[in-house]
Amino acid sequence: MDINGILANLNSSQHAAVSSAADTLAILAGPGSGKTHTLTSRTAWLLAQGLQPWNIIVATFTVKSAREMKERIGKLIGNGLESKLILGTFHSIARRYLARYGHLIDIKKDFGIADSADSLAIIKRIIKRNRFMIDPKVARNRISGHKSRDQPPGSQKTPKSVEAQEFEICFTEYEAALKISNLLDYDDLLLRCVELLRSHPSCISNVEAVLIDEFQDTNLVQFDLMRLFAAERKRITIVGDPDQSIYGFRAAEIKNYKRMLRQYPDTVTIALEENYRSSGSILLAALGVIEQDTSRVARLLMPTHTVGTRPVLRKLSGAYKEAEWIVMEIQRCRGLTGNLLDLNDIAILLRSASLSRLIETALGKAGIAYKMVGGLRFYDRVEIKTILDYLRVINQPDNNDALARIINTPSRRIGEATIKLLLEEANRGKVSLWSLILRSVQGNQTLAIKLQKQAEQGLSKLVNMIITGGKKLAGTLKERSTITEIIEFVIEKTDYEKWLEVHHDDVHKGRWDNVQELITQASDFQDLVTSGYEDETLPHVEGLKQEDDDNYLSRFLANVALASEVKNSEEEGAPIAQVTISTIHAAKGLEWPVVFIPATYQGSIPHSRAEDGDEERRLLYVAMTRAQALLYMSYPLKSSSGEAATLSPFLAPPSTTRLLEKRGPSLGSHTVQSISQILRRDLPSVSSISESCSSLRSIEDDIFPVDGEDSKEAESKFNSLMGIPTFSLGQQAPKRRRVELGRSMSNIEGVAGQNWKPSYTTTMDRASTMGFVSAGSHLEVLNEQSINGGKGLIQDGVPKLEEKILAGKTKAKVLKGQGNLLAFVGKPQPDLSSAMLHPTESTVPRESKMVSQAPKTVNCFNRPRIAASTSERPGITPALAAHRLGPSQIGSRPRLQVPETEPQRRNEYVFLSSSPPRPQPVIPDGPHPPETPAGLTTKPPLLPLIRPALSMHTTSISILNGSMATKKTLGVKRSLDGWSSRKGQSFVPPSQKRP
DNA sequence: TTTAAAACATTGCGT
DNA sequence: ATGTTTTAAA
Repeated sequence: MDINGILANLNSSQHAAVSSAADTLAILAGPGSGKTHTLTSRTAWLLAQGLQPWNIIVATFTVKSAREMKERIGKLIGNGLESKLILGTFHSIARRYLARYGHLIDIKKDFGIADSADSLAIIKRIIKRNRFMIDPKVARNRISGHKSRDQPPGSQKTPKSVEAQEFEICFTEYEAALKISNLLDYDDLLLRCVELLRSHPSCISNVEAVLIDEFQDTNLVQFDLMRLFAAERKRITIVGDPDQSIYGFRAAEIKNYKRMLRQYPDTVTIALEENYRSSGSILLAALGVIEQDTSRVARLLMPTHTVGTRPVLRKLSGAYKEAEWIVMEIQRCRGLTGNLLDLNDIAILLRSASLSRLIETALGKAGIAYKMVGGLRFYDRVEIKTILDYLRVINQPDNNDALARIINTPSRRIGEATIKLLLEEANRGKVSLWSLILRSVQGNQTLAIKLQKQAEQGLSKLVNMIITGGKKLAGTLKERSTITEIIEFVIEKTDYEKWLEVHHDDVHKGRWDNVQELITQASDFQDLVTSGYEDETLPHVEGLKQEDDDNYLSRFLANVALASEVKNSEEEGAPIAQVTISTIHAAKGLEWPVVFIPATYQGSIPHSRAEDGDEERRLLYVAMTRAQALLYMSYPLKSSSGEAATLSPFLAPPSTTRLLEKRGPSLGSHTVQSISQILRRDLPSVSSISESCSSLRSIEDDIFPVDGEDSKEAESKFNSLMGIPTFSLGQQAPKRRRVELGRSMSNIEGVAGQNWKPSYTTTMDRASTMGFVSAGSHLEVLNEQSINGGKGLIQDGVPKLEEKILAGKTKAKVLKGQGNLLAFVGKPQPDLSSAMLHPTESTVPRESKMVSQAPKTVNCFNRPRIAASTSERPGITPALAAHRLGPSQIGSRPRLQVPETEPQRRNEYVFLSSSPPRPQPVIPDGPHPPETPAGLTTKPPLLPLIRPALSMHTTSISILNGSMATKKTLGVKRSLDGWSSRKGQSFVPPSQKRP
């Protein structure tokens, strides 16, 4: 293993973090700072120090990041050792320990995992039986809240209201029900594992290092678990970002940071503040939001990219218009950038999934393909869940709920009432449903209820089937059956295909395909396990008895319960480009070149039901920091339900006014160029741009009035524009679309025909009168750029890191210039944030120095910083990337509705200026001379430090499309209607479909 | 009385 | 698309 290789692709603070000799290390990683890269490198570094992989625990929160981590560590160390790590989600690691050592604390072997649906079903039953008034979902969340804070039922001693009493009974009975069914819920996995490790610390006596991802999401129990994991050697690395803590509603505690520092006072804190993802102005706006939180630990976001285009905050008259505006902007920013952006580059992020409806319809009408992330898990589909329930019962017949669900599927003439009676009888006798019916079928005992003849027959068949299945699984008959064989056995015995046909006649084909997909997955899983990649063995500890391998089915089912995967690919072969619609929560860790955040109004963000306003703000911050080049936020004056809506206080003036534009950017050549720089893509050719924008309705964001009101003036202007027929980009014009658009703009339908003229001339006319890039100047710029290869700016060598500062300093508690976290907590260093917003001479070098003396270390808060080096490239100088034009360039400037004659350049840098940097910026005329909005201009871009983004963030789109893209169709029913094309599914317009 | 089919309402994040 | 309530049939 090559240490230099591991450390090669790191910037200075990442380097310091990865190779820190500190025992407890806290890495505060801002968005886009290379968090995963740092954590994987740290793991590899530890291995290179001689640690054995099976003595290292790496815990993540999601299955996805666990998988990604494993893959990337594998790439880094390269000899398959990564499969020996104890790596996984908190829950899966806990399960692994409980499967091995659970017997030590009286947990039955082959316990099942109750997912949230199971929990809810149990709670519903309890509530119904006791005729309680509590809402089952509320009860479930409260129970989970208690358990994740390690508060067992009955622990609160306050005087009990009727409600509290009801809840307590609910809680107690729920726990009892889990026990009878031999189930552990998600919280139990962690809780019981804590119990195990407390009472038998020797289980983890081998562990030498513990690494925790997304530490800000840990709850109290997970924190305890972390401490127990590390009990022996106390070597812990945590990575997290308090600003991205958005899971407080399920008991994640930001306080755990402070807890950590209290309990491990020698913790070294290193902050990763360089952001490799977003444009400077996006980061500035995001900071403007997050810094409203006064209790926040001060930290920075340093852009490494150019300032780029200012984010947009758009006001629309209603939610319907908002959706249409998004569609228009999607078309506009695709059209005006040639082939630079495709649909995969665009995401629409929502506070709640229910907001997607109007947007889905609008996209559908415009013929834009989209996919909804999140939503129904593959394993939650009824046809899959039923089979899984059969498997669960075969594996563990005492699972009451699974058995209750399959007992009449397919119909055995045992209806709800009967099931209820059976369950009650079992409950009275304190036995499981299974043992009750087993005894009755075997004639040992008669049931209290009389069953119909058909029911009795069906029941005995079912019992036999389960027994046979169990034997196959155990290998009592012949050799052990595989998971696939057992699934096929179930399908055959239940005549499953026929049942699907009868029950879902129109969609049964797709459902049957899903079943086939499940079989494929089961066999894939089995292959992974037998090949040793999914190695779950734990190192043997002397004097401690390990349970032998739990069977594959058990592990498969656990995998299923802990997975949140949504399988929703459509076609075979190359995936079709689609806009992503996602909740903000589900978008965490991902990035897109273009991001829309609609519905930024009071009640949505912050959500009306949210208890923690700060968390809502962080949610917005997370959403904003997903964007790389273009960020659009918008809100309607009337919400979809018709009530008046006001802008989210997080975005309200004055704090963010100067950071945001009131309408979409012009997308002239400069903008296009900055986008291509940030994304590291080649500039599009002129012809591709003129071709792709020819069908745009307008090349500006001026179709909808900026003030959100439908004033007369705006209306008439709007109408004249609507004479141009609109086609969606690169596709044939869907006929229904114009009709639909006309609905909201009905008054113009009549003139549409007469007014028709080739849209190309119209748009170009507008372009020149408005003073935007004419085709000619555009061409010039593009030519110039293409001569220089389009990516010249980043081709310079990677500069040496300032290693002196880092060498030998690891003993120090705090890295130079980075206060201990507690110090931050105590008094947030005022300089940090204010320096960002109000740069002074002392913190920031003049730009002339920057350019002439590069490379030079710029001392920004005492941290090593490398300036862009200047090379004598003809044409575009890389140094231009480091240009700071005056603040005026991004100053706010009132925009007039009428076309202006004066050429204007909006909110973007002039990168191609061939003249030397202007010492004094030209201040454009306008009512208020813009003040310095930002320290952004003062941050020297760190271009040479940047590695190609691809290698850093495989997280992004590839994962979304990724592995599933090639699987067969999953039988998704499509429709233009919002509801049926719901989440977890996707819409592909006919014009994009493959034959 | 119990079961099946039809009409009606609802949808907050992930392990 | 699922869960719940109402109504018709066995």
